[in-house]
Amino acid sequence: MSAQPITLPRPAANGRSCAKFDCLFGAPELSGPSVPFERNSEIYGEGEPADYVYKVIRGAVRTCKNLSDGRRQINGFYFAGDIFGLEGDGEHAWSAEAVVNCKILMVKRSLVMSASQRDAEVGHGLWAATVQELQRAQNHALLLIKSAQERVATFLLELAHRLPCSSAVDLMMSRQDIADYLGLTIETVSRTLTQLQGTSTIELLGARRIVLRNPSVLDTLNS
Amino acid sequence: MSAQPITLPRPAANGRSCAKFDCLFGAPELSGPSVPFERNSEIYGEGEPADYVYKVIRGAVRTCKNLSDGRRQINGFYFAGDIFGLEGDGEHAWSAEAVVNCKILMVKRSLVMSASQRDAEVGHGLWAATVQELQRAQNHALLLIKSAQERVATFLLELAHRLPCSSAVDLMMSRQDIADYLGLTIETVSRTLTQLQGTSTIELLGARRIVLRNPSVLDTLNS
DNA sequence: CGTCTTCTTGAGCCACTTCAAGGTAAGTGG
DNA sequence: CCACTTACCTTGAAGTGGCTCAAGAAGACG
Repeated sequence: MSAQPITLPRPAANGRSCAKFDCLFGAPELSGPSVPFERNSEIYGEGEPADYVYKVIRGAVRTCKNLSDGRRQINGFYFAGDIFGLEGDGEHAWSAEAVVNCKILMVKRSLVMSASQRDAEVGHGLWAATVQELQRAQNHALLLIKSAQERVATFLLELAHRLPCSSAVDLMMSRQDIADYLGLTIETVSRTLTQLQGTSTIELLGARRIVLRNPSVLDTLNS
Repeated sequence: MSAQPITLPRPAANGRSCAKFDCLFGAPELSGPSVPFERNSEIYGEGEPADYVYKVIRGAVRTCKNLSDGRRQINGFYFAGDIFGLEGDGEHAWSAEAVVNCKILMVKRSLVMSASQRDAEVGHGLWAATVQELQRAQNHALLLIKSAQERVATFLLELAHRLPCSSAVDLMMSRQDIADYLGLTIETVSRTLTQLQGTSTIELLGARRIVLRNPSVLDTLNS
């Protein structure tokens, strides 16, 4: 957990991030150390004080909640360039875990808050990041009323959109992660992927690499 | 749609609103007219420019989306004291409709934005309102992975918490509204309510008034 | 009182879950 | 390099919770 020169990662593929807020994370006085987290390790737990705001430098993070009866819901996935851990009050409503080995930038929440008080533009950036998170949450809710095929299609398109362009989508997360994000079982996720492959809509290169052979079919399912 | 003296309504029952942001809506230079909307009339449509921010003075509002195949999702309900219509970019992602006859306060979005630039405290209030909306959206997603009983129980508890205290919860919205909010059909909502009445957990006083006879049972379902 | 809307109830069906078994890939020690 | 282990993924068969279709009951309103 040693401090080190901050090298800003490539911005998210879809360019959703705000320049000034990114700048906040790059500004020398505010940047914290870039910390490695091992696959499946907890970054913070539900109910813990939210003392930091986080940015993914490399890897992938999931935010989730374990329900009393053993079910789990994954609220979202975060990839290189994404910010997570922003909370209204000082307590994390979700826990965060590394999906794969990660490098995470940590910035003191108090610094973010005071900077946004001083600098209206930074404040606006903070607000924009929150609004973006709101839209993601609303789209997630919208996803959860759809059929299994539609959920998987939407998920694949979202990934393809957010991850760096490449011939195949690199999943990183397990079937269980996908299932808990989509509100399905792993069996249904697996069956749906097989089914989409059967119609030549996608092609599975091993379990964790997927080529979108016919995105327009996925778009139709998504709409 | 004539301008009239602004009389601030009683604050939301749960006191979630921010004093300074409320103040924004009460400040003379920012307050717009209080406008009546008839039951089921559209306040704004999906995709329309977001020129205003809204506050419910009296009545109830739903924000919703109509999917291409005729399904509808309701994103949320807003009651006296609640703010809605806040958007990141200048376009409404959801449409808003009056559930019953309403009085709605409209404030120019540009005024809100410029005020939050000038005054850090107002800016913080704007952010807090957005964070609250984010939490609501996340809880909504959490709701949608549960069983019908759990969804209905959570919904009833949320209503009881947000609406002014009274012996019975006054529903205002139709079974179809509830169904579209919970991701169920009207039949399932109706059956679930009947079933909860059968176990003496609730009591139906007509279709739109419900007494929570045993909230602890609902709490158990909610957890 | 009749009409229209909304809500409830019933019966059958289907998409997804559950339970169970087998396959695949990556790592580990001999 | 290969046997063994372990974690993960796929596939099958049966079960079920909520949906669909259909009819009737209860209110709301002129």
